[in-house]
Amino acid sequence: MATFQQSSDLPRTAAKRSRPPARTSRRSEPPEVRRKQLISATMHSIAKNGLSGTTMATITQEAGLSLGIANLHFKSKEKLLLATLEAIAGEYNSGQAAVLADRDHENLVHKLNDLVDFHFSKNITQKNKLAVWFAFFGESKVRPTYQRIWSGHDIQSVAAIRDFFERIVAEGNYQTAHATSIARGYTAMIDGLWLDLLIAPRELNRLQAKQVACHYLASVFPNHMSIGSE
Amino acid sequence: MATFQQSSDLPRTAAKRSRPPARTSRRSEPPEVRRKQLISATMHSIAKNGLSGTTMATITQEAGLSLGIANLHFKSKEKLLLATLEAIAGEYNSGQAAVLADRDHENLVHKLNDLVDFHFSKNITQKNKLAVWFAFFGESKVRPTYQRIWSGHDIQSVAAIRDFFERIVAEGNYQTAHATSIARGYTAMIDGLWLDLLIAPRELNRLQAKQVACHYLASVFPNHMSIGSE
DNA sequence: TAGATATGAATGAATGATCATTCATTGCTA
DNA sequence: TAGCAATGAATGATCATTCATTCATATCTA
Repeated sequence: MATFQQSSDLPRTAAKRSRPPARTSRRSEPPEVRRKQLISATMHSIAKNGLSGTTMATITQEAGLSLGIANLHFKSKEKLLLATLEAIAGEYNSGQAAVLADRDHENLVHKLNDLVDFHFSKNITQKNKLAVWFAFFGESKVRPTYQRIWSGHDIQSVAAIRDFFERIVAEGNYQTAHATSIARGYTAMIDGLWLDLLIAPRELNRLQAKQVACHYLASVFPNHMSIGSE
Repeated sequence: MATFQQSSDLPRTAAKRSRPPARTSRRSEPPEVRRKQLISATMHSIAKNGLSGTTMATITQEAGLSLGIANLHFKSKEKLLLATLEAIAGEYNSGQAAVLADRDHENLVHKLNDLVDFHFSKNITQKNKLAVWFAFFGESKVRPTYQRIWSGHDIQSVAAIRDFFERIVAEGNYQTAHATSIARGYTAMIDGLWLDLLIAPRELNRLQAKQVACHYLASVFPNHMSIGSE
C-alpha cells in the first residue's frame, strides 16, 4: 500500500514557482488525488511540527501546493485534520483485518506471530505515524469528533483481536485465560509500547518492544507463543 | 458631581472575584504560592480546553488573577507549561516511590496489590490528569524538553518497578519470568489502559482496567496475584 | 501614633506576530 | 473561448508578551 508517497518526491522549493511538467499534462488533478496529497502532507507536517505547529501554510508547502487549496478540497482545516485521522485509523484497521483474515495461515500459531509482526512492523511503528496518533489523542478529550473516530477504531480493533484470541483459548484449552481481558490488555500494551517508542526511543527499540509483547502472549498462551521465538 | 466615582468603578473587572481583601492576607503573596496557583490553573485549563485551547487568558482567569501575572512569575508560557508537566511527573513518581518503600507492607503480595491500587486509584486516573499527560505526549516529538522530562520520569518509574519485580521473581522462583521485560510490559499496559480510560470511557471503566492489569500480573506472578482477588 | 514615603506585586490596555479563511485573479484544458 | 482548478494577497481574529500604571503594605519620620 504505497499510496501516500507523492508529496515527498517533489522538492519543496519547486512548489513556489516552476511546476515541473511531470508525467501528466494536466495542471489540475482529480479531487481524489489532491485530497490524498493533502492528507499525506498533513501527516508529514504533524510529525515534523507537532499538531500545534501545523498550519495551513506548513501543510500546503509540504504538498507543494498553494495556500488556498486546502480550503478548496476540504471545507476547513478542522475537516482536513479529521480526514487525516480517519485515513490513519482506516489503514491500521484494514491492515490488521487482512492479517486476521489471511487464509494462507489458518494455523493459529502462525497467525498469532503474524499479528505481532504486523503491530511492530516498520510500517506501523514509523515515528511519523505514531506522532500523528498521539497528537490526536492529546486533544481528544476536548474534541468530541476525534474521540468518536478513535473510539470506533478501538472497538473494531479490540473486537477483532478478542474473537481471534477466543479461538486460541479454545484450541489451547487454556483454563484461566479470559479472551476479552487479554485482548484489552494486549491492545493497551501495544499502545503503551508505541508511546515508549515515540517518546523514549533510547530506552526501547522496535524489536525489544516486540519481545515484551511476545513475553506477555507467551505467558497467557504458552502453547501458541514461545518466548524465544520472535 | 457624580463623576468622583469613576476611579473606584474599576475593581469589578479586576481579578474576577479572586478573594476578599481579607484582613489576614496581603494582596501580594509569596512567589511560591502564586507559582502553585498558576500551575494548578494550567492543569485545569488543559483539561478543560486542551493544550491548543489553553491561552494565558484561560490560565489566569482560572487562577482568578490578571493576565500579566504568569509572565511575572514564569518567564513565558512555555516555561509555565514545563513547570506544570514537571509537577505532574513529580507527583506521580513520588507517589509510586512511597508505595514501593512502605515499610508496613514488606509482604510482597500486599505490596503488589498496593501498587496496582495506586496505579488505578481515583486520584491517579482522574480524567483531568490523564488529559494533561496525553496532551504533552502529543507534542513531545517536537518539543525536546517535554521529551526529556517524560523520558526521565519513565526511566525512574520503570527502574523502580523492575527492582520490585526482581524481588518477586526471586521470592516466587519464577523460572521463565524476566523482570525487566515484565516491568516494561506492565508500565506500557498501564499507559495504554489510561489512554482507554481517557478516550473510550464507555468501553472501559477504572475497575475493569485494574482487572485487566491484575490478570496480566496473575499470569506472570501466579503466586503473588490471584485472578479473582482484586 | 499619625502621616508621609518607598517598594514591588499586580494589573490590563496596547502591541505586534501568527494564522485560518476569503475571494479576485490567473492560466490551464477541453 | 468558456469553465474551473489553482493561486496568494488581503482580511480579520486570536494570542503571547510588554510595560506604564495602580495600589496594598512596609518602613520611615516627627
